[in-house]
Amino acid sequence: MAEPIKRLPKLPVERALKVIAGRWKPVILYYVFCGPKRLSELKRMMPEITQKVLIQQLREMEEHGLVRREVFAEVPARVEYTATELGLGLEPVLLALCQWGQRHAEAQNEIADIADCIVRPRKASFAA
Amino acid sequence: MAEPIKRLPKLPVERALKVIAGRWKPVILYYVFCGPKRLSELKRMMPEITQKVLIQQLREMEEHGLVRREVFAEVPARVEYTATELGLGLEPVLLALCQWGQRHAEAQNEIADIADCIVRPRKASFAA
DNA sequence: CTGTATCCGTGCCGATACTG
DNA sequence: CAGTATCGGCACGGATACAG
Repeated sequence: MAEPIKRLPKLPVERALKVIAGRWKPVILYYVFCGPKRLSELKRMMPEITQKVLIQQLREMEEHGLVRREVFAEVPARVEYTATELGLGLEPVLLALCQWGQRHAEAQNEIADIADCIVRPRKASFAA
Repeated sequence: MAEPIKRLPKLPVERALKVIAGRWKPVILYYVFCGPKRLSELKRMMPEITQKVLIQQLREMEEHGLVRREVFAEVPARVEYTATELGLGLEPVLLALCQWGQRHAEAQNEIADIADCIVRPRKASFAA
């Protein structure tokens, strides 16, 4: 019991992939990059994800230093998830992935679909 | 039955991740980027990977248009795997992932480990 | 509102043996 | 040399119910 603290891969690329490749992580990061988000907000923004899984993914990203979890001792307990410096460093990387994904979608077959453009320039750093 | 031809995700980032995130894909790409490689070569270069899995990964990457498989009708049958244009477009992306992985390794805990530097500049485009 | 506990399908990967 | 067939483990994610 009590997580043996899963070791990350030694090779940098694999390490990076391991850390971002969760089913919902890119999307979560997309929102969190725009500013601190509460759990309930994230839930509303991604209606398809289960709460359990959402928290799971957040926990992992926290453990990997991508996001920071802050609890505010208020009346209705409030919790905010914020991107760390390390996490923000993923913006260009995710952007690159996104762009290549576009190229791939076009080259491969169907239309570009939802231009999701994961990362918007670091402006308006608080809630959308 | 008969592969429903697994749909790739609609969102570009997820699509890209899905395509690269195989257990051995980054490493395989690393070698293939340096020039066409035979199956036996790849096996020798990555002693840890199973032949079945190696072929599996190659098949998927072929299906996704990252590598091209060429059979040469020679006496001892020869097969070469080469990176496609689309595949080569991943070099900068993998490089970005690699670099961020380094930062992460340092920031997180242990030393930089094996500086794996997945992608080397497009030179010496044939066998190492 | 935020979070935990349980159960379970499925996908990915590995080991091993066999074939043209 | 290049490839297929089989079997099985295990992590991941999803559904659902419950708790502080």
